[in-house]
Formats: sequence, structure tokens, C-alpha cells
Amino acid sequence: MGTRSSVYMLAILGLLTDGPMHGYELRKRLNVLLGTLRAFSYGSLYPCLRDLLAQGLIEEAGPADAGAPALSGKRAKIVYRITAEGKEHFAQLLGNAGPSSWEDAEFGVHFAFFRHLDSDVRLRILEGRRSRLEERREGVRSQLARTRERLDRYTQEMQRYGLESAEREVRWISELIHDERSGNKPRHAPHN
Amino acid sequence: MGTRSSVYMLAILGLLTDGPMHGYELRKRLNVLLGTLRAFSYGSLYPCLRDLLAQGLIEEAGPADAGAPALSGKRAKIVYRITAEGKEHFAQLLGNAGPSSWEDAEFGVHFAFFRHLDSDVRLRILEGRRSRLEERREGVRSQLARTRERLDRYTQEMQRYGLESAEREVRWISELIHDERSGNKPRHAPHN
DNA sequence: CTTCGATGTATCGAGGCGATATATTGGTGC
DNA sequence: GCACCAATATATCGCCTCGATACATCGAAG
Repeated sequence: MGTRSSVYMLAILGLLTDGPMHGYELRKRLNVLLGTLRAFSYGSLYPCLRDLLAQGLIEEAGPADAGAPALSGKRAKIVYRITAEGKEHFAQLLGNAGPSSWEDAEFGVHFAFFRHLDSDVRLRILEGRRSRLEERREGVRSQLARTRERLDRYTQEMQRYGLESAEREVRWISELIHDERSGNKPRHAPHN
Repeated sequence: MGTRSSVYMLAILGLLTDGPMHGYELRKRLNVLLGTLRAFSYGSLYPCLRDLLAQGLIEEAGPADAGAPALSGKRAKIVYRITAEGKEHFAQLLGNAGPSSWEDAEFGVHFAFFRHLDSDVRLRILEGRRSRLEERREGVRSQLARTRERLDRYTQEMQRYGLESAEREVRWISELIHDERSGNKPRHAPHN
């Protein structure tokens, strides 16, 4: 019943799109895929898997291990596979280009699975993200203008760095938008 | 009893060092001071104030409002003042230049109150922070080297950006260290 | 004189995370 | 063969944090 964090949902379903996997590997890949942005913990992953299972968005894949022990008993290693409903739900979640998709948390996952989206949806998300970041930049900018002189040099320096980071992020998104617009098609089909 | 997040502690005590204040304003200033790094919520602030009070690190300042209603009854606006123990504890927390002070969470607050520290302590914290960031950068770098070619261009782009951010952060700290070493004394005493 | 947004205190529930318990597996040295 | 250790793997628990919200008061605009 728990409306799980949709970040985990999206991320898990997205990875399972590339083939069945068990929890441990899921987490590892998650931290490779999105590690520069945030961390993924077991404490959230396993409960989320349980929910997805209950909702029928994923299912257990039989012990299809290559020739390995068909021996009963010992269960360890639960391999999950995405279901048809799961794929549908994934597409639906990922395709949402609304405001929530330009917040920090969701934007990262969306971007990580951009290859599954049409160019126009990608553009809408990127543009939303950009305006979101511009807001933040303006906030920091005006904050800094207002408080300048009233703060010691360390605090000022920190805010200066913050502003620069915000500006840089906007620039980055802008480049991505530009590339996307000029029909920068991914070389071939991304096989992976 | 709750060993409150030490980030809130440090931040609250630090602000109260500049004069008595009530919760609402505390939060506002916190979000000005450290807003580029993180957000501060009432849900953590008020319980923390309660703890600090219980530990005797802060105390209620009487309604010393200028001539304002000495009228009894109505209580609203609770002004807090830092105690002698509080100042001591603050100095002790802030002066800790150990590993925890170079993690993301704590480094920010420490830096925000750098003006209260001696140059050598500042240097130790900055150097610790730098090595912490270098570790992270190397992690990202090797990750990227290992997975390059196996990831689609969006994921690659995200990791490239992540690496650049990590490199940039190291550069920033290095500059701060350089400034600190070359006896870049804050002009006069920071009066604020 | 009322309405509205800012000021102000406070709490609650939902959920995320780190740490940890517990096995099993797979190598490496001997 | 086997002793040992690290990596693989599942799962949970409690702590803490946060966003939302409730509930007041106040000043200024209209």
C-alpha cells in the first residue's frame, strides 16, 4: 500500500527492463547509475521490492540458473523480472514530464533513462528542469545581493560558490537542450 | 537525551552566539546562512531547541522586549539565549577537526563559523575535507573508467558532469587552503 | 473592520537510511 | 581437503528527518 518513493520505483523498474536481477545487484547497479547524485540503501530497496511484487509490477523469476542446482530446499537469491504491467507503469511514470520531474530527486532518474523517451518528451523535461534551476539561481543571487557586506568572508565565499554551482548547472542543462534540439541522435541504438 | 544531529546543535548555538533569538528567526537565518547546501525544518529545529534547553546549553531570555507589553497571560515568542555552558560546548563541537567534520553534512556548518576558529584548526579541517573529496573524486573517476562504453550517452554525460563537479569542489577547497596558508587574514575583526 | 500574508510555536505521520544479523558462496593458501 | 576471508545476498529495526499542518497573533492595506 505504501506509495513508495517513485524514485526507487522508477529506478528498479528501469533496471529490470534490461533483464532479470536480484536485489543485491540491483542496489549495486543503482549506485553505479546514479551514485554521483545520491545513494540507495537496502532499508528502502527491499521494502520497495515487496511493494512492487504485491502490485504485480514485478514477479519472481524461477531459479533459471544455468544448469545450476535444481535442488529444492535452500532458498537464497531471489531473481526478479518485470511484468507487462510493470513495463506499462514504468513507461507511464517515466513519461510524466510534469513539475515533479524537474525536482532534484526525480530528474536524476528520468535523465538516467532518457534513452527510453522520445525526443520531445526529453525536451519538455529538460526545459522544465532548466526553469526550476533558474528559479533557484535567482533565489541565491538575490539572497547574496541582499546579504552581501553583512556576512563574514567565509560565509560570503560559500554563497559565492553556491551561486556559481547554480549557474553552472543551468549552463549544463542548456547545453543538453541545445544538443537535443539539434537532433543529436545517439549513435546507433544504445544496445545496453 | 537525544543526541541531536550536531549539525542543528552547532548551527543553533552558532547563531545564538550573535545574540538572542526565537525559533522562527533562527530557522530563517539558518536557511540564509546554509541555504545553498541544505534546508532546515521546524520538525527538527524545535525538538532540538527543547534538547538544548534541557541540557542547559541555552535558556529562555525573559520578555525583554523594549517597553512592550509586560502583560502576563499570552505567551508567544520564546526568545532563547546561549548560556556559558552553551558557548563552551559550541567551541568544543566547532573545534573538533576530526573525520566527521569533513563529511558533507558537518563541513558546511563548520565552514559557516570559521571566523570563530584559529587558522591552524581551519587548515586542518580544510585539509581533511580535501582528502575526503579527493577520495570521492577518485571513486567517481575509476567508476567512470570502468563503465565507459557500457553506458548510453545520457548516463555517461551525467557521470561526466558528476566527475567535473567533484574535481571542481577539490579545486575550490585547494584555493581556500592556499588562501589560508598565505595568511589571508580577514580584514579587521569580523564585527558580525 | 476585515482580510490577508507574515510571524510564531508546535507536533505528527510517513518514510529514508545506517547498522546489523545471518547465511551462502567462492577463491587462496597450505 | 580444509581453513579462512571477502564478497554475495536477504532482511529488518530503530533512529531521525522532513514536509505538512494546526493554530494563533499581528500589522498593513483597502
